[in-house]
Amino acid sequence: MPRASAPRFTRMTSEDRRAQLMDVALAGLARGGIQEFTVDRICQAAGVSRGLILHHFGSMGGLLAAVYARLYRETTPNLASLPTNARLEALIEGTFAPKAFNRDTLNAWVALWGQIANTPKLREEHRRQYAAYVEDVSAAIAALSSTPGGALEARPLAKALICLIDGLCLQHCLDPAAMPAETAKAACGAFLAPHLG
Amino acid sequence: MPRASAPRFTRMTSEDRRAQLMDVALAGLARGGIQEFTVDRICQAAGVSRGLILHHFGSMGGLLAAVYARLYRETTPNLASLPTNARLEALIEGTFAPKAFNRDTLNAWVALWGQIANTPKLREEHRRQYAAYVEDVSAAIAALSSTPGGALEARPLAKALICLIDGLCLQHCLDPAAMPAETAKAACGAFLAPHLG
DNA sequence: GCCAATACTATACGATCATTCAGCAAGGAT
DNA sequence: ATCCTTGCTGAATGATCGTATAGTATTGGC
Repeated sequence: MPRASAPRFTRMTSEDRRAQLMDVALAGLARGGIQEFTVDRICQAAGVSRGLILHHFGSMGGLLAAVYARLYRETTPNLASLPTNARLEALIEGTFAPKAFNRDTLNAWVALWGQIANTPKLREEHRRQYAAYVEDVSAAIAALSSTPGGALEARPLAKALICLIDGLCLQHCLDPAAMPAETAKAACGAFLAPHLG
Repeated sequence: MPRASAPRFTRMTSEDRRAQLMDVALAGLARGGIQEFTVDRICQAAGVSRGLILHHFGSMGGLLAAVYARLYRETTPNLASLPTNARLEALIEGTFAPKAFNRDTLNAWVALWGQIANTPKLREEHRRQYAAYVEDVSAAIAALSSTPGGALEARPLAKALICLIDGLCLQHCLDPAAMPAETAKAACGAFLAPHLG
């Protein structure tokens, strides 16, 4: 009767299991910061044994970098599919939508920021994503620039806007009531108004 | 011959020892982030035994809150002693001076941000300091406001400026070359120009 | 129905974590 | 010169950390 009992565990495709572990790790970061990002807690929450993280990600640093990429992809507005003159508004709307602009999600971001300087794989991932982000925002701004030569200003303006957004996110994370989404959106609007038509 | 050997340790006043431990802990945060913030590393670097942190701070959370207060006091420009119409410029100059706007110092800030959500004592300390900070910056802005009724706008403008500053600091910390001090200062100038006389 | 590839388990390992606590010792007060 | 306050030591505790590894079990392809 070797087939009488159910399988002790289920095999997933490598891709699916990686996704599951990233989601569980992300939920931990959102809930309790970097203290929750441990082999024990993640594997227990995912219902798998301790060896699986190493098997799929090589190290905890590898998982952390993968989580960063996943969080970026899930919460950063995708502008590529939109007409260029609609992108800037979509960026602002998407950034401060409840899906992205909430305490838990931002908690995960802040926790990741704190690890970038000390986790080589994560730093690489961040620089790659950040460069693409600046490109996207620059293009969105340039498309709405009032002056023809405004394209020259789009890049520094994009960087400053990104910094403002990051700061607003940080503030909301540390004290949500002190920086609600509407206030944050208004701050971005006031920042951009003088530079656009 | 009980007096032949030198004292095994030197006693400090409680205040001096606390200051030393805060400095050592801060240096660790600046160098290696929150991973360096452990009893063993701090006490070994300070040349004291492991029991001393509990003796002076009650817990690691207590030390972390004290370190936050110390970092704030050491790197945030003190505006109170200046005439009101000189405070805003002093804020910008001081914020982006090498003493405050450098990778190590900002690394400590980012590491602390990552702990605020999960360390009650640190969160209290942050909210207290942040409230005072908003007051100071609001007053500095109001003093230069072009319109008489501009005082009504000073508070949200101050909050937005603080967010921009935080974002610029974060960016410099994660990739110093991508956000030099001059660029950061210019971004603040561009942000404020439309609102001031 | 068997085989081979590999997802997965489970334990062991050495290091490190924060906190506790009983008592030593330094140095100003008397 | 002795006392007393208290800064300080250092070992013990029990939990938890990331990584390594030997081997089991599942599942798709044959």
